[in-house]
Amino acid sequence: MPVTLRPGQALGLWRSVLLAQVLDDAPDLTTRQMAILLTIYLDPPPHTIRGLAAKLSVTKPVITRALDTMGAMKLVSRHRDEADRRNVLVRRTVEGSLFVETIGDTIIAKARDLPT
Amino acid sequence: MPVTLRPGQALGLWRSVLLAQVLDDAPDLTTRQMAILLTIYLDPPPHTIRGLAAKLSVTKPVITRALDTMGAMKLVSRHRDEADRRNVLVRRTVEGSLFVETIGDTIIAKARDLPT
DNA sequence: CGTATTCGTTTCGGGTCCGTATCAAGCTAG
DNA sequence: CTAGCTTGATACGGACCCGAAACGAATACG
Repeated sequence: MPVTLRPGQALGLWRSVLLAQVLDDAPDLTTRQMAILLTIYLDPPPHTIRGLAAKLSVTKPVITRALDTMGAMKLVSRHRDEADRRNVLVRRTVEGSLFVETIGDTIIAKARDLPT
Repeated sequence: MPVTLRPGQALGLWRSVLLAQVLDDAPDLTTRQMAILLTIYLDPPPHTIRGLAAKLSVTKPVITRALDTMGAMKLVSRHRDEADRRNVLVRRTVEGSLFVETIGDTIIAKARDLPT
């Protein structure tokens, strides 16, 4: 059973979730950072810099810098791959799981309250 | 009939729409810019700088700069209020309507293709 | 071995955004 | 007419992001 939205509903949902993020005290992540974060939390591991860059069609420095920022926020963590020490494996954190979960809750709540 | 989403669906929808924006050639708008744009296109006019700043709980320079950027992209336009020439009225544009409509289409498409 | 290749990071110059404070123009009331 | 308020724009210093290129470390391969 597909999820069916009318144009006004789709845009209204989008806006109310964005608005919740703007009103929140938490510093906004950029569109790219958010896409990276959700990829890490929704796609199965392992996640490498190169793999993330390919999935989003961005350059590697974009991933490195995004991980710097989100790492400082404790939303993700980095670890050397002991099997091939050139690789860096990106892992989830407790704080990041909570953060992503909260976003999901917001989307669900705003979708539920959508005018019919 | 409310729109019901499960956590995985909500986050998957959010990610796929963000991903579509990242992959698109169009330069990403910031979270705030997008929230401002959708407010202009979803809420009834007239829209003033002060009013938008209050609705989003941000300072006026944030609105001014966002309108500078989005104005350069032709997504919105500014006009003096002839009744009270201190005010600036923000109006929609044809390009902006198209842009917003495209976003709505993307959301609807991604929602339809969501796994059950 | 030693040379190539791969991986992630860093550097560079340039651009945008932020919050605070300040500004000029326009309105309003005494 | 003028003092005071409102409105939106601007200046400033600091922070972040971008793409391209160069970099060191680790691995692959002849």
